[in-house]
Amino acid sequence: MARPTNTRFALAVHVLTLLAADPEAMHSSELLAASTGSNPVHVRRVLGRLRRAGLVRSRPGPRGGWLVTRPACDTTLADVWRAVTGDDALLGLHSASPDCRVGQRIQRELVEIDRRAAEAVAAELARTTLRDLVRSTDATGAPVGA
Amino acid sequence: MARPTNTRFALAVHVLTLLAADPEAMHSSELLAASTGSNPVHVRRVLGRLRRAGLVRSRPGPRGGWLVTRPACDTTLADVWRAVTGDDALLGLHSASPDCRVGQRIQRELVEIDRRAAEAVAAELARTTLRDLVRSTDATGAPVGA
DNA sequence: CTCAAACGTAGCAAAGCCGGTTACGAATCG
DNA sequence: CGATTCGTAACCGGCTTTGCTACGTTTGAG
Repeated sequence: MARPTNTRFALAVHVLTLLAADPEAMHSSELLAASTGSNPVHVRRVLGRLRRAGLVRSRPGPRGGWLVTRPACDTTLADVWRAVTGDDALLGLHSASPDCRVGQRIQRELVEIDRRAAEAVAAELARTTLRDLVRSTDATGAPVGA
Repeated sequence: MARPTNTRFALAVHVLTLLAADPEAMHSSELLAASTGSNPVHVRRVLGRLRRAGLVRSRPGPRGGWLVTRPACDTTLADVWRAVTGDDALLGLHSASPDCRVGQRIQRELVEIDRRAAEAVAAELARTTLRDLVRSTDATGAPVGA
């Protein structure tokens, strides 16, 4: 199947924004779950993907938790998207019957179309970094102006 | 929920390519189902969306079936995408807790991000018309629906 | 007018995915 | 050692998609 419904990208962006707003501090999955209206296990599952992609680090134990691994301006939303979705088809594909020649060609066309659409999304997402999000969501009273 | 798994876009493109390759002929949902490896009810459900969007017409009764409503060069894949997905979120959204101010701002940012990504996909899909697909899948002139 | 073909749609079932929850082991710090 | 937190498995309920049957409705043929 193509792209199951999920809110993982949104959750990942939300959590990363929180982490990037305070890059030195450890954040526990319980805290992050409370902030995002989710639960600790789900947060750890999603952040596990980001860790595998090298976007965050984690440490168990007391004073453990999660940290971003690099400056907020170096992580784009395209990185986040790739980390959480992998190679899933964006638009959805179907399986044409192998005995229909036209169907097979349409199939190949659809794979191409899906690839181009995914590239378009990645290009658009690459225009926004975590730093942009931290700045536009900073509620601490710090100057927001460019 | 955001974007449930589905293969409707692929099915719609497949069927429309078949219809557009033979714009004068009526195609029954049974024939189209056989060509796409699906079943007549599902085909009618998906084509119902395309009919509501004005992309196809249908007629019951003997010699009934489905027809495209306009030249293949006038229907882009963006039209098809809009017809089958409506206003569903492309990347997926989540529901931040209303008592978290930062969460609310991130939420608004995510809506914007999703909108821009959807626009990027639409722009990419708008570059391909049904005519392009008919031409690239009709090289040999093989009979439709065999 | 009657009949058969085809649509339109409801309803049900199987399958799959998502997210919440509990549970438990592993790692880490005090 | 003991408490804290991650890592992950297992299970569940709920939702969506898709296939299938069924039945009423529309339409054309004779």
